[in-house]
Amino acid sequence: MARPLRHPTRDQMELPVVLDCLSDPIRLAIVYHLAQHERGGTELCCGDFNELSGKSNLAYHFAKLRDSGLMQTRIVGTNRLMKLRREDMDARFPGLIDAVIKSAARDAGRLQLLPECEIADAD
Amino acid sequence: MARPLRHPTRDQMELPVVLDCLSDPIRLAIVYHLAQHERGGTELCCGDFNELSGKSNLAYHFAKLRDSGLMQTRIVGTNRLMKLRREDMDARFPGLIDAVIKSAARDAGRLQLLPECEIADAD
DNA sequence: CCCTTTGTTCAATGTTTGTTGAACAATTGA
DNA sequence: TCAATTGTTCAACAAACATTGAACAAAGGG
Repeated sequence: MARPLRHPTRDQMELPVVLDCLSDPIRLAIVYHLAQHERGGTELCCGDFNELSGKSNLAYHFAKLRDSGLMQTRIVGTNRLMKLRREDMDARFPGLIDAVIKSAARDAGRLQLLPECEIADAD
Repeated sequence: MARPLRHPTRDQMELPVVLDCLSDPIRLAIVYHLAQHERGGTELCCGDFNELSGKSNLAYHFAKLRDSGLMQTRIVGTNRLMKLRREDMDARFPGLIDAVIKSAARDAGRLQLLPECEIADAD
């Protein structure tokens, strides 16, 4: 479980790739919850998203999110701790993440951001 | 050439659908150019985008943009005049279009927004 | 009335995508 | 050392997507 885990640099991030990442409901839900935990610097691990889909499918989406530059993963023991790359995103695509997260929050009902919300207790 | 041309209402617009629309390079280029011509209320017709792809492929992308709510089309003679649904988008997803357009503008080079730019003379 | 212009629709194609389960890899704890 | 936990990788599959050319439809100009 110790692979390179390559993350793109800021200027390797591409707008269409990022938008495509955010356009998938599962990935949007992941990003949304990462965003809800970024104040405080909390990192989430893969298991925190198990309500969204199966493990292998989540791994697939995590990889896309990492490749796009939206999130960063670091390995701690058998866990992957993940967080939004907020500063890089804001530098590269100013206002984008904020607009997406806010719109997602307003639509939290119709976008089923979590079937059984057990993460959103951290507030 | 006189079909219903259904446009979604504001609350029929879905965030993932809009983001998916914007994630395609051709559609992003279309939206970008519509945005460049919105001040002044200029409308563009299909032919203005012929450099981007073939006609039937463009018709496909136009339909997706219409269905998502990003743009409005009205029929005038044999032409389709198109414009961004800026107010509706801003009401439904505040800040999103601005952030996307600004990022696209900054990346105008790497996103090939138009092979031969003949539209961008209108300024 | 015919021909041109403008743009859509349809069918066909190849590619990409999301999803699944099974197998695998690495770390932790007993 | 053995088993459990955590998560990835692989192969397989169906569904969705972008692209193309040919056929079609509507309006305008001679």
